[in-house]
Amino acid sequence: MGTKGDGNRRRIIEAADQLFYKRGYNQTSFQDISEATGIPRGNFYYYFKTKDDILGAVIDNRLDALTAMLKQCEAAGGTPLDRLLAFSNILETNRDNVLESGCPVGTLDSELAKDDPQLHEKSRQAFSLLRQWLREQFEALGKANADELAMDLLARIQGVTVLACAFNDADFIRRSLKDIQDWIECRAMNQA
Amino acid sequence: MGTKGDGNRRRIIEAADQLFYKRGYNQTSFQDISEATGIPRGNFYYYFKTKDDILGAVIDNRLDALTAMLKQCEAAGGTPLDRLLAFSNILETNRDNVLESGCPVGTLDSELAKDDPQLHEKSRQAFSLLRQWLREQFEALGKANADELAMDLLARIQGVTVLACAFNDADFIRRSLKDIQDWIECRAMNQA
DNA sequence: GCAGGAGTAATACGACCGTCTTACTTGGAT
DNA sequence: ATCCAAGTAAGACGGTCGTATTACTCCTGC
Repeated sequence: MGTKGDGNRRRIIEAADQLFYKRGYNQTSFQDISEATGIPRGNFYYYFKTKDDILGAVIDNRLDALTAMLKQCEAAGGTPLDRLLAFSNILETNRDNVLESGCPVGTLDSELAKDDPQLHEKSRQAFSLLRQWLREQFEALGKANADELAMDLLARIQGVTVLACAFNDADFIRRSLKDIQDWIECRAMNQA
Repeated sequence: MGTKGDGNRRRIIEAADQLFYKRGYNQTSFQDISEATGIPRGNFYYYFKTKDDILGAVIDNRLDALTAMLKQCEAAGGTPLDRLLAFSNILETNRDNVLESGCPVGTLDSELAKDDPQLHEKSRQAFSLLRQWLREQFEALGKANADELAMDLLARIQGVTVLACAFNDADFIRRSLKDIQDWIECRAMNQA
């Protein structure tokens, strides 16, 4: 196996990743990916059997990136509170992208929920990964309802991204992030 | 102008409305609408110049339906608190649809945010309508930051729909609705 | 009773979609 | 030097997309 081939495979995945985010999965054609990479359209079949296969590889790639991001959150602070605050900062660090295209996890999942159920399940993995990690943080805070708190936090972040993107409102992100972080700190204070 | 023609126009709009919700705008073809209505594909051009025109008519139709729904909320109770609680109940009354396809307003807006900016603007009207109405309710409660509260409430509802749809979790809707209604009542109690 | 606009049926059109195939070019093992 | 698998270039394929056109039926006003 040549290194050139693997390099192309990777370039396809990364270009598709960006395009799926910016335009959506269904609205991204092989031609789009071809133009972005310079790789002829017909060659994708050599690396992937179907378009769904590309999506699968993109999602796997995103799961790796999310895992790395979570590791970084763990390194950011010693306490679960620090980690949760670091996590919520993704709203600010990805602000410009969120305003333009929404949350990559949420918008892809919403799109695929209306397609084949199998694709929906695949895209849900990203949410599950975040949910599980957040749950562990809340458990480390001694919370009995850690999974519920994880869902609540994910939902609040999703809501902010949807509305901020709809109204292209950066101030709303900033204000909401503060509210969310207050909410996290409040949960970290109270016992049970 | 015959009444038959208007009847067909209406049938196209209503079938497209459903399909745009269940499958998404881009994933709904003229053929789909044709099969749902029995109206030949080629005839759509007689009623609408382009697919975007159908979308415009569908959104106008939804705005009318939302306006009627808000009027119903106003009739449901005399106080702004009653109205806000009635509004939030859409999460429960539309539960099954939300679990399957998400929020019709949110998912359409998220989809169109990745298409032509003009379409995005059109779809945002629904959010604007709800935002304005909620703002008026919070103003009636004497809130100085009524618009911010309106955005916060919309965002919370959106977040719940996205996560509930992703995990197909009806219990999460029920639990979150209670949280949201507690939040509304809390806002109604506090002054300023 | 017929002229003419409203509405219907059916299909042609070019473009693009995802998929698949073929022919060609490498570069390393033998 | 030769061979062969790995990878590349280019395009054919059938299907479907949104759009547009044509020919037809029907009803109404005169």
